[in-house]
Amino acid sequence: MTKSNRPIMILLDAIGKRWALRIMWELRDGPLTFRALQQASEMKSPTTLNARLADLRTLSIVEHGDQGYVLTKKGENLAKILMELNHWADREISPHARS
Amino acid sequence: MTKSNRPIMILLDAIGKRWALRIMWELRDGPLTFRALQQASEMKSPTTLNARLADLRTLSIVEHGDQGYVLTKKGENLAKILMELNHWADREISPHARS
DNA sequence: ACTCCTGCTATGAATAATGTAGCAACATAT
DNA sequence: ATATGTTGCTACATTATTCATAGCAGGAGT
Repeated sequence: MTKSNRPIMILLDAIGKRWALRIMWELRDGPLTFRALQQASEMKSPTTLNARLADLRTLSIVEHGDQGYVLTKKGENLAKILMELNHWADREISPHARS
Repeated sequence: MTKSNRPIMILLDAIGKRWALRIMWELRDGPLTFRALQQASEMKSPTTLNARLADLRTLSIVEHGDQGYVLTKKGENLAKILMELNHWADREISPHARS
């Protein structure tokens, strides 16, 4: 293992997994149930969704309440940075470029 | 496939791959050669490094010059957002939490 | 010609993600 | 009480991605 303990590395590990940022993106406007989140994110596999949610819950970015899954206060702050990524993408990415 | 054409989705696809953000992080202070980047990021597999670099080059975030790999102007703007992620992580993540 | 350093490619093994099926707990409706 | 729907998942086999190691071809310097 020997993973870094530096906060940024822990964060990069978490959000450098497929769907992690997408989940936060879909939760930006409020809570969604597990299934609603699955549909909003176009993620068909509940296995992976559940794994990513576990990651995000461990970092206290997302929590589960009676409305379903929601961003925590910390998560909302992180989502603000996501919005900056959105602005950057709108400015700098043409819809034809793909990775 | 049927992938989204929205800029933010293209960006999330790209940076939601392992090592993508780490590579940008390591390039934040200037150019690095392929091998230097490999060591800085602790990535042992050149196959994956090369795949991620191809992604980042496609989006014009990174380019290859005679100093090695560097962030482009666009890439530097994106790196600024990375710095905010760093601040967020320093504030909100305790070094014990792991995903 | 010999030795570096560069940016890779090739390859098989390990790990992660995918899509489908389905279950148990709970709420509501009949 | 029983049927119906919704919830948050787990199980599983398939497919895709990543991994670590080996090694190669091109260019520069000596």
